Amino acid sequence: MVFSKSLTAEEFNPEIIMNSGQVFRMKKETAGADGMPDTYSACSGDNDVYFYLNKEKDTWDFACEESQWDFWCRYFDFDTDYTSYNNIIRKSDDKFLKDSLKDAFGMRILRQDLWEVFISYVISQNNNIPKIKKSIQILCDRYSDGIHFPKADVLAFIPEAELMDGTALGYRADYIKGISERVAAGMLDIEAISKLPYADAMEALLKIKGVGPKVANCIMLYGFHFMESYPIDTWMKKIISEDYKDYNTKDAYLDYINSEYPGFQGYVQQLQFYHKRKG
DNA sequence: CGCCAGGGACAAC
DNA sequence: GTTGTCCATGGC
Repeated sequence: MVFSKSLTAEEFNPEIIMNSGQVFRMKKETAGADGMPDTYSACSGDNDVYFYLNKEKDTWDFACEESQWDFWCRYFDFDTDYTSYNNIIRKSDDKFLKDSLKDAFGMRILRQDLWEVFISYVISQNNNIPKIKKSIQILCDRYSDGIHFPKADVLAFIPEAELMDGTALGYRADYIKGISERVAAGMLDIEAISKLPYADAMEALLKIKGVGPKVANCIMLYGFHFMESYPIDTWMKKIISEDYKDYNTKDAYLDYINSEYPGFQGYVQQLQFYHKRKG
């Protein structure tokens, strides 16, 4: 079944979203040969979708099972009005952020599968994006069908030595095995944590071995969709020191972000991150 | 506190 | 081609 949705360039651009560092397995499937449009794919949990820009109708067309369409609307966060965030940014006098918005037109914060986000961001620590993608794909190939992310009760029973061999996971394999075991045994309920208030969810995440402040913030934003989360990695540190010199401390800078962009700090971060990485 | 862990990307030489 | 640096977290 194909579902059409009218979305402006400002409202949806998969090229921006898939290269923003928030999702590691959204793909461009075809290069648009023979006049065919570029087709993208995503999967989340047991759901799959293909989508492309329909130039005749000027819509984005999403091909998925009829029963999954509601799921995909939620995944792409179509209920959130990003244009209203953009209007606030456009009215601000933050040149770096306004440049970021122009560069990252069509950004959204996805509502991804909690389990996949959790493990993906444990993998992301002390790591770079190409290598993170590689490790995740190897896990999908080896311990699932190559498309869907392996379940906790599968990963829990893989010997650590095997989990390290040829996956480039390194010492993170131990964290992944530990977390998988606890989830599979029902001792760790990620879904329940995601429903806690912000401070409680953050506290619960930081207790988990392999999850520090940076990884916790990423899970809070990309997994739990706490839009007030503002993950700070090395790129963001670079931005703060190079592009926001007026703020002499990190806290002063964060006060500025929190007061000017309440409720969509994570979206602001995503725009800045994309812009800085693109250079 | 400082150091190490595993390993690929990336820049500099 | 080879070398050096980067990277989040936990354990010691």
